Amino acid sequence: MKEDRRIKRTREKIRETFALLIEEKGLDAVTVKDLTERADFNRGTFYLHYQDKYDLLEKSEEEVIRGITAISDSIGYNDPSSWADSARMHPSATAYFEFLKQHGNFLKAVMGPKGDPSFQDKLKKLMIGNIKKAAGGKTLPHGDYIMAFMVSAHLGVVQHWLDTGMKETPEQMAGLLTAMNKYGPLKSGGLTS
Amino acid sequence: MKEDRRIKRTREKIRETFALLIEEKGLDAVTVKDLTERADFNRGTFYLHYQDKYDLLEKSEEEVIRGITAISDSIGYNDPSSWADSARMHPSATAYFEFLKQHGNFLKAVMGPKGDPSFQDKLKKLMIGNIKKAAGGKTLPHGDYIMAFMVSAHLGVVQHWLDTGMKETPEQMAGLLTAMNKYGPLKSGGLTS
DNA sequence: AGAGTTAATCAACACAGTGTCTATTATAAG
DNA sequence: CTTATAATAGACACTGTGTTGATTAACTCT
Repeated sequence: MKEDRRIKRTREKIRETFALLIEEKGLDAVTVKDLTERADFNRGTFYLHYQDKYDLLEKSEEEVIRGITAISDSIGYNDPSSWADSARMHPSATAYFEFLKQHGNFLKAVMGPKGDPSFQDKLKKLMIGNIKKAAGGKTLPHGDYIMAFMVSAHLGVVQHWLDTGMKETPEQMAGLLTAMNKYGPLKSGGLTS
Repeated sequence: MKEDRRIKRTREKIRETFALLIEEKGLDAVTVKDLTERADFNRGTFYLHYQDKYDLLEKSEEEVIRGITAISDSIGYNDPSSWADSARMHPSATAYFEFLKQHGNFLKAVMGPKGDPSFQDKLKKLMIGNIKKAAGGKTLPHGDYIMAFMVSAHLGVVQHWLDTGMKETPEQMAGLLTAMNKYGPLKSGGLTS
């Protein structure tokens, strides 16, 4: 008794159309009616799979979150004092960007200006959690602000990458990010010496 | 024929309650019915002032945007090569934080996880526009990514400040931000030398 | 303080989308 | 081919929307 092909087909179509519609009219404005009409199946069918729009959103987001968590776990948590070591950070960062690229469509929509702000919040909390694990109990003065700064900066870069059609390779993005981390944006822009 | 006090009172109550409800149940879930019941006036009255929820949102956001633009204009646009000069940047940054504090309630709601992602997008575009004006046509390799990095980082810091109840003074925040800008988050955290 | 103006109220309206249901048809698994 | 179950189609009550018309209340200005 494997999983019915019909289910897989329907769910895939739902999620695909969902990303499309978020991009098109914004998450708020997407209705179940819209979605099912566009994907060309009965409205009732939607409710066979998800409770409502937010349930669909939730489950789609969680899939991504779980993927990221899996990468974090497989990479391990490096002590913050090693973060400036690009040779070590680079491969890890590449793995993340490769994963993001796989989910590019959905992420572009949900992290875009018409997307779901709570998803970014979830990602930030996840990243901060990872940093804290890596730090192993050590804290810094203004540590929370430094983390907010870093984490937001990274997400901003990812957003811009997604928004501009992921033209750079994951490797390039990883390099860019580690450089900006190490030297600060001003210096890596050549604005200070 | 000055402006009717009733109008001012109603609009203020609307906006105040709006921020409250966004915080409480999220922008998506806020209904005009909610809003007017909570603010204790007739639902029809709302439509005397705004077309719908999004019109209200739009106009509230624009007020803030205009305020920020005004500050930018009065401060002028410094060449990026001077941004590491904390003595010069500090007072400007302070002015911004003071303004943000005035609109703290609304901003906390609208920039929070249940807020409006398009507002952050507007702010980012505004900030990037300012940077470009200041740069006066000069560009950098990966300039767009560097700007995305910086602008997002700054907004992230602001968000965290709002979210934690604006405990630091505008001056302190300005200092923190300029430091992280200059040295990069790692260095200002003491993680590299 | 009083006349005129206009904001706010109240009730009613058709309309959109929701989430649930039942009976029926179509498609997949074994 | 049989059995199970996913998808369809239509109907249901419900909630919130945005507009309207008639009435009441509050403000402005002289």
